[in-house]
Amino acid sequence: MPELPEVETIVNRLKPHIQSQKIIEVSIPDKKALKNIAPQTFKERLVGTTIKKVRRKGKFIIIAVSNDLFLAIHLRMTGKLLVLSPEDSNPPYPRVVFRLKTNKLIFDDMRRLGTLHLLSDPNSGPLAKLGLEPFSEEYTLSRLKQILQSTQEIKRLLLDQKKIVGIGNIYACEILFKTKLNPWKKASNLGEEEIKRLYKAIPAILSQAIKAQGTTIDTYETPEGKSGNFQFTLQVYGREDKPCPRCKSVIKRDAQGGRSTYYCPSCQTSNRKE
DNA sequence: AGTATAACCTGTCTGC
DNA sequence: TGCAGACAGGTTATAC
Repeated sequence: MPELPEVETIVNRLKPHIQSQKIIEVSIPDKKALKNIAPQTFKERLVGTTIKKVRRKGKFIIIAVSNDLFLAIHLRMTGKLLVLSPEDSNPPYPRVVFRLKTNKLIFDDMRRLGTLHLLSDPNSGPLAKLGLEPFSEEYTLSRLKQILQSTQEIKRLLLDQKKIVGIGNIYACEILFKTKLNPWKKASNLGEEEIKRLYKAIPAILSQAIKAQGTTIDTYETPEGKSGNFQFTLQVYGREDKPCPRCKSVIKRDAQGGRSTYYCPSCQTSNRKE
C-alpha cells in the first residue's frame, strides 16, 4: 500500500514516539515476517538495545539501534507500523511486536506480504540495489535522462525501484497525467520538453502527497491511526469512467505489466507505441 | 534487456 | 444466499 509519501509520513510520525526508547521485549506472532534471521537470534540481538534513528530509504523504513544494527521494514501492500499504549489490545494482524519503555510498536499486516530484515550494513541486502532518490542531491536532470535511456515503457520504468525509488502505482499514474505523457510510451522516446516536465512532476506530485500525509484508499494509516488526504486530490487513479479533470473525456483503465494503469486517452497523447 | 506470468497472502466487491 | 472471479498503495523468481 505505501509509496514514498506514505512511508515518509509514517517515518515522520514514528520518530517522536520511538526514538531514544529502549526495546524491552520482542514477540513474533508470525515468524515468516523475518526474512534473513531466526526469531530467537532476532530477539537476542534487539532486546536491550535503544532506538537511535528512524529514516526512509526508497519504500523501506530503516530503524537504527544502539548496537549498530539496522531494521529494514518494507510494508508492501497492507503493512502498517502502529504505536499503541502497552495496555491497548493488539490490532487484528500483528506480525512483530516491540515492547518499548513507554509504548509498543506493532508491525501489523493483513496480507502478510511485508518484510523485515536485520542488517549490519544499511546498504546491503534488499537495500543494495535501490535506484535514484527523488529528493536527494543526486536527483538531477542529467541523471534522470540517463535513467530514461531504456526501451521500457515509461510507466513501468517509474515503478522500477532499481531505476528510481518511491513511486508506486498511484503516483506513477498521477505523475504521467500531470505531464500529459502516455504511460505506454517508450522512455527513450521522450523528448527534451517531456523529460523536463517529468523531472519537475515527480517531486511535485510526491511532495504534494507528503503534505497531504499520503493517500488512504483502504488500509493505509499513520502510526497514530490517522488516514491520509491525498485520495481527495487524485486526478486519474481509481477514476475509471469518470471525466478527466482537464479535458472532460472519459478516464480509462488498462492493464500494463499486470497492473492497472489509469489515464486520460485524450490528453495523455504522446504516441502510445514506438 | 524486456516482458509475461505466477507466486507470495487475505480481504472485499461484483456478477451470475 | 452462495460461489467464482477480479482486484488491491509491492516485489521477486522463473521462463521465453
